[in-house]
Amino acid sequence: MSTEAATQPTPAGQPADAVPAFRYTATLAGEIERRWQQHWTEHGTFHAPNPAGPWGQDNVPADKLFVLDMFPYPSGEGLHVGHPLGFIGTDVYARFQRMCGANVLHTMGFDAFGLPAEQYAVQTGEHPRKTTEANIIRYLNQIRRLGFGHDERRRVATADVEYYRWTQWIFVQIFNSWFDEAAGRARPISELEAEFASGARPTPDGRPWGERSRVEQRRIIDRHRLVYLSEEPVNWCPGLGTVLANEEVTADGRSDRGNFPVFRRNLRQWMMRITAYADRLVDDLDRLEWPESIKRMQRNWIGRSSGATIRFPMEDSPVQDSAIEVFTTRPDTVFGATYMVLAPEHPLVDRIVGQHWPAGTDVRWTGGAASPREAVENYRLATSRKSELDRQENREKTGVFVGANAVNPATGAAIPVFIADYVLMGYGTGAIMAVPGQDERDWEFAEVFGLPIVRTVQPPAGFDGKAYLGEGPAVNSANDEVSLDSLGVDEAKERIIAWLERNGHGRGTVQYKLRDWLFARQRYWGEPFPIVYDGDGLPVAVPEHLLPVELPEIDDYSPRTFDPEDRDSAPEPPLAKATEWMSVELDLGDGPRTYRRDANVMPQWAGSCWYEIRYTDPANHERFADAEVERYWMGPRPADHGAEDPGGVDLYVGGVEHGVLHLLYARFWQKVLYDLGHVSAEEPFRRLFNQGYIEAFAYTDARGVYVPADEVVRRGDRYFWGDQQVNQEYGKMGKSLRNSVTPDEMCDTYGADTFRLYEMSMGPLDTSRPWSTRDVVGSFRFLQRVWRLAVDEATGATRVGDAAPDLETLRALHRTIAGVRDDFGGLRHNTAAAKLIELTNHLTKTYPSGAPRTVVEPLVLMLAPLCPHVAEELWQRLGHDRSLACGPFPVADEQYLVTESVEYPIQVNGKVRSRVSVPVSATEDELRAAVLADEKIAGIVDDRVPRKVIVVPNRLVNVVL
RNA sequence: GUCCGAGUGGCGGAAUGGCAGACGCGCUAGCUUGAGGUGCUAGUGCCCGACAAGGGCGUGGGGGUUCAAGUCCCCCCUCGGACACCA
Repeated sequence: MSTEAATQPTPAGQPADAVPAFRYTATLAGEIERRWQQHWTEHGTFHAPNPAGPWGQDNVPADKLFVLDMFPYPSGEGLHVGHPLGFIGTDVYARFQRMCGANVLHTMGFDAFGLPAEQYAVQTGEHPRKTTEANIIRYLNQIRRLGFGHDERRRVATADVEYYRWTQWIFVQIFNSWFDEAAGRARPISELEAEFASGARPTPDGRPWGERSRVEQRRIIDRHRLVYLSEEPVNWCPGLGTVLANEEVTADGRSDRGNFPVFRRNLRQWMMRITAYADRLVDDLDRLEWPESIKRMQRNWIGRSSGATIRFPMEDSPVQDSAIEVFTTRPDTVFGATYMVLAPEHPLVDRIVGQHWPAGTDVRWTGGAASPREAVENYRLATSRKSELDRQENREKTGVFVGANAVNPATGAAIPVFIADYVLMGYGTGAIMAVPGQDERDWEFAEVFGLPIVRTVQPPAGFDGKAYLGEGPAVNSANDEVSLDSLGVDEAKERIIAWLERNGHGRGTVQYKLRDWLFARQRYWGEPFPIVYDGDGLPVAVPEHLLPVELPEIDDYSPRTFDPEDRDSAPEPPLAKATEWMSVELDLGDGPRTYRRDANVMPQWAGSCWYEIRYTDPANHERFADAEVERYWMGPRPADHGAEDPGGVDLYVGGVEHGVLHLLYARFWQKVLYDLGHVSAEEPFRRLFNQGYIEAFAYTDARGVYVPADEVVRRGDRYFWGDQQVNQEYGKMGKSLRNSVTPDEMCDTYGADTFRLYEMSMGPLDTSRPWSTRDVVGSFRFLQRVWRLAVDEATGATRVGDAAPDLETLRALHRTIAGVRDDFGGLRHNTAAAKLIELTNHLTKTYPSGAPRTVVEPLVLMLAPLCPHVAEELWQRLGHDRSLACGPFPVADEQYLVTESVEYPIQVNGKVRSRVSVPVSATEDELRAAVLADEKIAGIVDDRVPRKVIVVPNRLVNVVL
């Protein structure tokens, strides 16, 4: 009997009697972890009080900290060990700060609207809400085991009606506002209307406001809103019945999904006027504690460049307004503009195209066509057939002459006008003045078409290149009224802009790459627009008391699809099928009327634009967040030095993949809400940290098929799966590479504390690195050692001693405290863990049969942020009846950070040759004397006289011979 | 092509311009065990030397600054990422 029982393996794979009864095993870790997780939940340990509202508390600590993870999309695939890396990192930081006395807000919600649930619904008919909720539960079950100190009361999901009600409310605020260029901020649209009505602001065409019809007034107002309807070129895919993002279109112009043709065409879409905020979005980056790389990505994305717009009139043009307007960052080179180029689809092309080729037209310019119009049509057709890939890979310059000339306003010369696909309609004015002397693309084009090249900036003597883009004195740049010759680039720009403005040829301007935000999606699983259309087809915001506009129930979640080649079809989103819902009777102040709803939904970005604000006050049914609560958690800090604090979350952690869009959109919404007085913070995320990724090795067999990575063994420097030799690769963890390891497996084998510790020990939080299951055991052994310091493995009794620690141990302890505090504070959890291991190893060696309580207790406290369960357990076993979640975190005692003697490494000519110990109080001369008296050093120095002896206090001494 | 980031033992990684390789894995030897290892102890950058003493070399490559360079500067190579005809 007993023998049989003894061979029953425990879950950790050990015979039950092979290990001491109270050893820290996976089984024991599991028990401890469950017990403490339950304790935290029951005691609301991580409930952060608010200054007001349902969780309000008097005298909330002024010392607060809002720590935020980028919330996850609850995918059906489940988690692998790479997913929680950032979450563990923030949890360690949050726990550390909480132990230091801060009121810490840390929670996790879900980005719950999204395409996968909807696609699954289209296939199966299963409601996306059901799938999403099931995934959330599964997700929570997986992360709950990891012991995060989240305030679970604050959990939100963007698809909750109570949440998206406020997403819609914010949309309405944005809809009901306009950007006052003069003030540089958003204002309520009612103020604009009042300005028009009173005459304070002139109407676009000067006709008095009061003389206009209601519809006319509305059209003018609507053109100013921060959310507006506009005809925009989009990727329309009739076969799928939806508009696609650029990333969803393949290189040969078909849909990524389904391989249907995609047409570029104009459709009426909801847009958000993010471009109005371009300057502030760029400028305020300087006030943020973000990685420089992300700031740079945002700056590049916004793409602000300053220069001038210049008008080039057409030669002999009967039409006054057919001047070509260009944007250039180099107005100083205008004297070198020897031809012009319009984008093929530029609307002006049809107006200016010549009847016949002018006499003597270069054959290269005609594209072999009989007339300019034919050439233009042929070229446009060829361009539209060219795929994106073609355009990117085949960059030989092509184009055709439109059979007409423009006049360079600086030189008065007639210059030919071309169309070419290297000029894009989507940037600037869709037209350029070509200055081959100072622009590489223009130079190439000029070479192909035999166009004149004039240098207007003198290249330096040795320059043997083609176009010269650099700095230098202007040349060939003078007319009767203005001369730029010999001026530097900046000065020349200034002078020519002044001249252009004086003569009405142009003006200084700023351009952005940033486009307005296409905000509508023809899908089901998203926030419905809180917009209805009246009898005139004008959009009207649904008033606040009628929110939320709930998603209607429908049977078929797919949009209407069309013949794949039917390019003239128009989208009919799934919501359009809910015919009863689409038509609604409302009283918006002028009696009950019938309105038509908007069938679009918002893009997935919408919900993530403001969730951090909702975290502060998620139970508020009156407002999206109470003003006092929002100010407490996110308000600007009093400026102590430097730039004014913009406010926002104290620490935001997530992957770089959201470096541009999500962060830009969220900043935009925040700024609108700030302008309208709804929030106190100008920026949503004061400090941003990008965590790296955990990657993993994967293995392919001879056919290139992935084999299960956990079954591959290494022999020498080759890898085998069974008898087959396989090839090692490296990449993201996932099902497709068959190299996933789940956090559940790790919790089963070692426990959550070991898993957390290992992830934090692997390396710095912001770099990517390979997962190695084999290495996890190191963290496990460490926790076993810590456990043994305090608990007798055989009896389970506490074994710390009350004797005072020796001086060396005290010094080690306080050095560790100082270092670990620094490391946790700077998110260097890997080096913090290393320091704790060092201290533990020191104690194990120094006190093999029980270490002093006064050292073990601080060690346990310092371990708590990383391994909270085992730390709580040890803390309790050491006789404390209160959780250590709120600390206090140990503080280093300065007296143990200094020593009475210092051992100096002694270098001779930069190589360490000896060491010398001197009292701390030793003067530099005494140290010098001690060094030269040292036997080894004296032997090397011999009878030479050192040229120099460098003493770096507390570091080293270098004797230079 | 342009702009970023990174290259350190067999592996993951430490190092305010100041003792390169902390800490962990692995490996080697020993202990414990009937056996096994997710237990314990010690050693472990490379080379010469005898497994000593001692010495030499060493942070992708080449140059430079400095008393001193993994760290700063210039050039080059490799890998990773972002953007990509943005006027």
